[in-house]
Amino acid sequence: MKIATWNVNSLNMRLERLLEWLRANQPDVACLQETKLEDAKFPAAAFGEAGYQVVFNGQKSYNGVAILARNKLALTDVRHGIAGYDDEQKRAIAATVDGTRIVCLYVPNGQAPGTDKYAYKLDWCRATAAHLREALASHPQLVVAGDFNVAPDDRDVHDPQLWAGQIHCSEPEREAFRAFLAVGLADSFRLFDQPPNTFSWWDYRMLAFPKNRGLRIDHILLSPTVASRCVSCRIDRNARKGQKPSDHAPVVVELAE
DNA sequence: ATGGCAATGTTTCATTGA
Repeated sequence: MKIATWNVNSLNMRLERLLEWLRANQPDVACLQETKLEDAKFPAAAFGEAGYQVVFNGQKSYNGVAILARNKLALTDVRHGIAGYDDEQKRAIAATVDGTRIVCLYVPNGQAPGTDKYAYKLDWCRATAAHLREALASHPQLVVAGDFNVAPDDRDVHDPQLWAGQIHCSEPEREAFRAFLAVGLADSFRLFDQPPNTFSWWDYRMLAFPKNRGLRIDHILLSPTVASRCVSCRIDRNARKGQKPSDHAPVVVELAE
């Protein structure tokens, strides 16, 4: 089973690129973030033609998440948002696909330490970690994929000195990320030897991508039973190239049967 | 190849992202 996550930065703008990527990479499940589409405008038919069923939780202009799963797979128990956390922003959706619980997250950006948005980010992460603890208890086969907007450690930052204490790299954010792991989840990327300076996001400005000045902020976390089946995790840097890319690249894990 | 922000709506600038 192949599972991907990708912040598409507007599904409207990225639909053709995404469909092409699905054709080329053939994931069984894909988690999307920043669809920026209200549910009535979600292009479900286009994905149906491409062989995927879709569930989504969106809003106009901002945020928005979705899970795609191959038509042949059983998709059940769809849940929108974080249980017990009242949130106007559409940042979470979960579903069970072929017996594996898939949670798709778009963690708040946080703007800058000390701001209201930063406080919201940390609060959101606290609530979500508690939710994941319950999810793992009832779903031993758990995959949590998305844009976490946190670079877990300095290996995940092109210039750690430049980013020290900045948004995505501050210690409270890294603590929040470790709290996700403390639930009993593994960062799939670090289950394997990886090339240094592998990132999942590059600023559109200042030639950041050609200079590989990026951050690794998109992650796929796995419960122990799923981690034991995981045979690879890679970031598809090629998807950041060319005309009209998202500023994020997809992360992909492969699981043995 | 990989190129000096992009997407959206409030629209000809402001807001947000990371």
